Amino acid sequence: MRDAQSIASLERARSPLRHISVGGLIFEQGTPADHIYVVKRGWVGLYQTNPDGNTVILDFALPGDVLPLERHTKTATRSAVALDNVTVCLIHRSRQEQLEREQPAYDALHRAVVGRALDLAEANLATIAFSPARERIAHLLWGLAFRCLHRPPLESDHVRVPISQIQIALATGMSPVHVSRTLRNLREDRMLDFEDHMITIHNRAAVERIAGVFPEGMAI
Amino acid sequence: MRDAQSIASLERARSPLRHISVGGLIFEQGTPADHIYVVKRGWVGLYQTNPDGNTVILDFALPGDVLPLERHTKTATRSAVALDNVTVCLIHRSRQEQLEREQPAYDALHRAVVGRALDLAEANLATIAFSPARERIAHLLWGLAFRCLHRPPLESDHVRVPISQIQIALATGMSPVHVSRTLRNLREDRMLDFEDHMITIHNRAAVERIAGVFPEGMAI
DNA sequence: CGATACGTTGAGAATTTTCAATCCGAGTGG
DNA sequence: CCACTCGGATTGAAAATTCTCAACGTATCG
Repeated sequence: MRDAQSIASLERARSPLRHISVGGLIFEQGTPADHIYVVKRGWVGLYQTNPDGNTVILDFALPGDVLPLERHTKTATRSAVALDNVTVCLIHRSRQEQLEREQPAYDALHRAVVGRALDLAEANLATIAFSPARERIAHLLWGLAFRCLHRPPLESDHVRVPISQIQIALATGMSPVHVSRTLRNLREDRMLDFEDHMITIHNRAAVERIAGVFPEGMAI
Repeated sequence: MRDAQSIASLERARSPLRHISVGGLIFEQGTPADHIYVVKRGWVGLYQTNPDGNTVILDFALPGDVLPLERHTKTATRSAVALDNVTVCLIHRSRQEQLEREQPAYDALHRAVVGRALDLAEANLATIAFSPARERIAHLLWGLAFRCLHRPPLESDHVRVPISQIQIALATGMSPVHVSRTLRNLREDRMLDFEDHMITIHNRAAVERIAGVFPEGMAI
């Protein structure tokens, strides 16, 4: 995902930066999708709203990730919201096509990004479809902590993630009430702790065990 | 996904055909992934087995689809099982790389395939995460019927799908017992019927309503 | 200070799973 | 042809999980 070479290609394009403050939309489902975005700073939540009003958080994007991950369509199939104060690098679609032609590395980057998204979506599918609440939440939080810990600065088992319990609910398909209870449960079992936007892994072996499979290299 | 031009490119490579009978494995999770496969005949189930023994069916592949959909890895991240008597066209990875270089269309095909898989995985995620049983099953069966009906021969609202209730359970994250009850439920409400490997859509409008979103062009 | 968003807690309702028994059709061997 | 087995499907009943509703606490912000 964060192939330094290819990212550099994109940066060399010297496209404009844009700042979005917490809660702001970077792009919205249903509107024309004429740009791609490279996240420079902050966290982005990618979500989808169904006709019946249900909202699902499908993925999170961290600095270095490229949006949107899905296939090119005329209009965006989901929305991107700033979970943090976010800086993105805008690249117009025409520019992107130009880069594709000029930079062979771009294509590999795109494939890698989409490939990771597919692996992740299917890992999530496997966990959400068949696991009870504790494991869904462990899966999500362990995955996020893992992604953070593999980026500089390499910290301890104490990771800041700018999301709320409500967003955990939207990403795991549970009610916020049950998220709260399950987090207490995990805390009482001294497995992991989520409080004040901080994840603390107390028992890494146990968490890894219940969090389920992460495809090799998934989060890098 | 079934871009005739690109499929033709692959066919022109005159790679060997292979026949697999019902229940046979086409490739297996964890074994070296040195081929790709174009499905010529029959249905293929793509599934993953977790360390705890849980099995999830992530997707189905129909004639014209290319496997594996996921990103290139040295070993397969999932298994492919023949749900039918299946014929596939084998293409060695080295051959595939050669095609990639020679056939610009190949690349577009690959992107389209992976893009569809991602859209589908996320549509499934959205449905399975937040919808009750009736809607999960309606989503799955309507999606399969839709995929079939958009391939020749264009039939009525009566479609043959070579899967069992147990496989529906594995694809929707429900227990087989509950699948049986929910199918009865849907039949009694005269929405859709699944019996003897045949899907019958009784009330198309109602099914479409509860089956949830299918990304534009998803199943084509 | 009020308004608001987020989190926590309790209690009852709804959904789904598990376990167990039974049924049915397709193969299989005698 | 018959008994037998086996996998898939169905049904009932109890148990487990999760949701909804409602009340309350707490921090933040204007």
